[in-house]
Amino acid sequence: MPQPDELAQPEELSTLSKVSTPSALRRLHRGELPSDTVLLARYLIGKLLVHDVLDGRLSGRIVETEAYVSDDAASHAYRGLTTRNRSMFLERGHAYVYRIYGAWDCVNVSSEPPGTGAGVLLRALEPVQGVTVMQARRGTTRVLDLARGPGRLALAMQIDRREDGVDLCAGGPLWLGAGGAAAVVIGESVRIGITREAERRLRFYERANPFVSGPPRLRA
DNA sequence: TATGAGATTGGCT
DNA sequence: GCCAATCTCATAG
Repeated sequence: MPQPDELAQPEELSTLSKVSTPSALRRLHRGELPSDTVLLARYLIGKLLVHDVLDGRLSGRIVETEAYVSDDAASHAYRGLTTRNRSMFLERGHAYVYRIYGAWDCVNVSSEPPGTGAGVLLRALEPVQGVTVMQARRGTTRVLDLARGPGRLALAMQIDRREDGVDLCAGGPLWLGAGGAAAVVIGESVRIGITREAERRLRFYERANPFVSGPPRLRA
């Protein structure tokens, strides 16, 4: 028997009151994005990821990111340009979507100047709009679990490798947004699920937000 | 050319 | 807690 807070809520009540009304939503332009990967990873916490699809608008508040900097052995771009990672070398604000473990797609935002391979992995969202569509795609009614984790996030947001290389700042259906003024308390930790460069504290998240992934000590 | 590991998740023990 | 699913790349032969 699901608990009340796990059940689907009406669209207008699904944001835990942390996000401003949709009317305040606006697109981020590239000039607002920090070029530096770590600064971008921090900057994106509290911003919105929006995907306008046939079923309507899907959006979520970004609550967890990881930085994959240049000269980082954990980064897909560490050994140079390949067909898979080429989007990491684009100008900041492009999507890098890759498949992991043969099963799940993960979404990154490219960073650094063109030609430098780096990016910010989006690890978790707090769903804002299109919750019922996300529930159908994810096969669960648990709003907390819809986009908690990078593979879940991509599935909920209807993002797959077709979006690889898309410019998130070009006025297209997949974009980055900002809502009203909401104070964000950012925590940092080591990154999740990697072995190389495991000691670097390049994961950022909104403190105490229940939509953040990872064990409790990495969410506090 | 073959094989193993990886920025994960869901289902089962 | 363990394990399979199954794609891309690095490394070995």
